[in-house]
Amino acid sequence: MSKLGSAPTLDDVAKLAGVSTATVSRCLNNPDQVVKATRQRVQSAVDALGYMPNFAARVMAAKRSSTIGAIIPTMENAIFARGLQAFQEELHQHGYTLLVSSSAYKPEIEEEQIKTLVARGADGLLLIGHDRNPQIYENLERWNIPALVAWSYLPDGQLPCIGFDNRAAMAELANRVIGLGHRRIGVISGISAGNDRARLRIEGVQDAVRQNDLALSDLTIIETPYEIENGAAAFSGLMAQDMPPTAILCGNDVLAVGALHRAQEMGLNVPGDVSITGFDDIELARIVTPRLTTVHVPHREMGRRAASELIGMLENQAGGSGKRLDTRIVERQSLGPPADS
Amino acid sequence: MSKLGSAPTLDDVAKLAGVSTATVSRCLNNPDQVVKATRQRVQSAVDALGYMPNFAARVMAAKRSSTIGAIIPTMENAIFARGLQAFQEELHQHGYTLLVSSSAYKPEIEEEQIKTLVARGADGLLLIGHDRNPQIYENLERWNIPALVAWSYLPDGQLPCIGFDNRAAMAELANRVIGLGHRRIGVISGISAGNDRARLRIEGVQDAVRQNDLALSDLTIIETPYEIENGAAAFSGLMAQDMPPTAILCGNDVLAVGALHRAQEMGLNVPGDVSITGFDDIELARIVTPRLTTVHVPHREMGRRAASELIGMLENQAGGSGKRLDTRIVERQSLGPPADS
DNA sequence: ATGAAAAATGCAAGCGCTTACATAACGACT
DNA sequence: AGTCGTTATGTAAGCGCTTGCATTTTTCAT
Repeated sequence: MSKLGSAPTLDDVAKLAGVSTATVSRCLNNPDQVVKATRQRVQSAVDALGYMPNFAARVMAAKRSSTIGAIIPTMENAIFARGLQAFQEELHQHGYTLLVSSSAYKPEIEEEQIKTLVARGADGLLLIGHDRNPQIYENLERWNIPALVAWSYLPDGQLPCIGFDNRAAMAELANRVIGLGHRRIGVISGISAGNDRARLRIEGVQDAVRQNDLALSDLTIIETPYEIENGAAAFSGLMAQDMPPTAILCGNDVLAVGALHRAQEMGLNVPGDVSITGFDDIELARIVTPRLTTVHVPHREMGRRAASELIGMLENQAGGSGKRLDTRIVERQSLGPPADS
Repeated sequence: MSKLGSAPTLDDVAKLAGVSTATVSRCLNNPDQVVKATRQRVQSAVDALGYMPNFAARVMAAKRSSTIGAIIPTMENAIFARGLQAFQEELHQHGYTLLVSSSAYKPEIEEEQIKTLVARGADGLLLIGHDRNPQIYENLERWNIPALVAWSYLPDGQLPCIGFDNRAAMAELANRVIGLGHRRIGVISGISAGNDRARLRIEGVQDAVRQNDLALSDLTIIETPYEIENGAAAFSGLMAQDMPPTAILCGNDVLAVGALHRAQEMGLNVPGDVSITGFDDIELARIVTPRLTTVHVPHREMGRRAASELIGMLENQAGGSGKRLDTRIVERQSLGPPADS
């Protein structure tokens, strides 16, 4: 046994089992290359010592880590939770481990986290959305690290992507809202700078407004970080206007829940007095009262597909193809016709 | 520059800067040991190459990773989110990185995750709760890895801990409920096997029942995994009894929200027809209608203190002392007197 | 039995970094 | 100018593992 008070090494196991370190290594990684008797002897040595291979050493020697890194904008709410869960389940099935970190929606933190993850030996990366410093894409290429974008589908992105058409999805919802008779529309969006999902969702609303020949002046857009309180504050702002909107489209469910909450505090009936919609269809959307009408995103499928795509890129050295997934509107209780129609 | 399509190494930087690798290493880790002119030369080489130190190599050579591992029971809801956030902020301030993984409340997965984290070079570990295979404590000692328990304070735990008295906190709440006149009480608990927090909270209710001379037969306890749907199902079960409880104490806010939701689906008024309480005071508790009466846990303080305690254990090789934090009942809207009183 | 192919094992060279130790460079005093 | 104490830098030995290649053992057809 090696120095006391420190984990046993391959060498310790090899000595105990009376074989070379190479054999022990093979026992652990390619058991079928080792004859059964030896394998058992090694196994008992491993058990006896409570041996665990040192990951850093393994990564160095093998020059791969079987680890995938993911940088998501936030862990504070459940937006990415379900998709990431599916992503990780699929990875696990193929023998990969997931390392997650969050960027707090800040580009410079994302950049740092990417470097950290690469330095930690990530074999591949999952990124959310397309908007980022081009330098990052260059580095990824230079380091030869395969990466995949999720949560946003763009046919001509820098990287292969598995996602949905944020713009079209939001336009569809906005069309539905306008179709119900709403004319004055409010939008509570996330900060669009450096966030293509937020930006495209806004553009989707604008598309619908134009298509229906509404005045752009009837559209009020507020951008605010994705937090419940901010949704509430933005709602207050929107309703304080001379002619407040009759429908408010929120950039995601979190903002919508904030708006909903504030509406109730103000004694407003939803959707009687004002309609509110979300985006993402996270669990919360079904729990609040009234239940939120929102855009359903196939989180689990997206996560699963992203994983297999990325693994494909890793193992076949291939380019990766990308895939657009479909969203659909989930009609629940928070959207109705305007009061004065 | 090294082989194309692969990250640059210390050697590349050293050559470009015309110094030895040792000097480059010192520039990065102990800049004040290097004279300014050299330092600048090295810095430009680093910038020019986009160099990032290889973490695995660094860990191997330095025999420490400045990484702390945390294994939490779940990431699927926000129970641990706020505390962990504070934990990680504090770690970050001291130059440590946090690696998180989740055990899905399964002891065997937790055990595996601990090994994984240690194999990955974690210098220290944060664990949730005390109940686990004693073997784990032995291994931690054998490997010489400092570990700290949070979310549960036990004066005589195996490991130093930063947490609160789950039993007393729940007893206090139960006393309050009984004080309001409730006699038939339901408990929707998490699975208590291998989960001291769940177990102690149940015991807390039992303590209060005994103290107030209620019959133990008036207490119905259901154990179910911590998920919203399970809270709802358990609520149905409880209310289907001959003499349904007038107050239901839930093991945490997630279960309580599920119960609340089901109550509404059943057309029951909370707290008019039945009272429901939670535990933890996560964000959700303030968002649901009616707002949840629950036990407030000082998550952020717990996270922060856990971090500094653990860092202390790491850097002073000291034992770590532990600390009991206070909880308090947050009276909101979901608890009232029983209907028939 | 015998030899050649196949299977199992051992040997040893790194992987990219840190760090004790050795050496060189620099000043500040006689 | 010569000496010594500092300070800056270089040298090289690993850290624990994987893996190509060399070597030994087994297997099996003849």
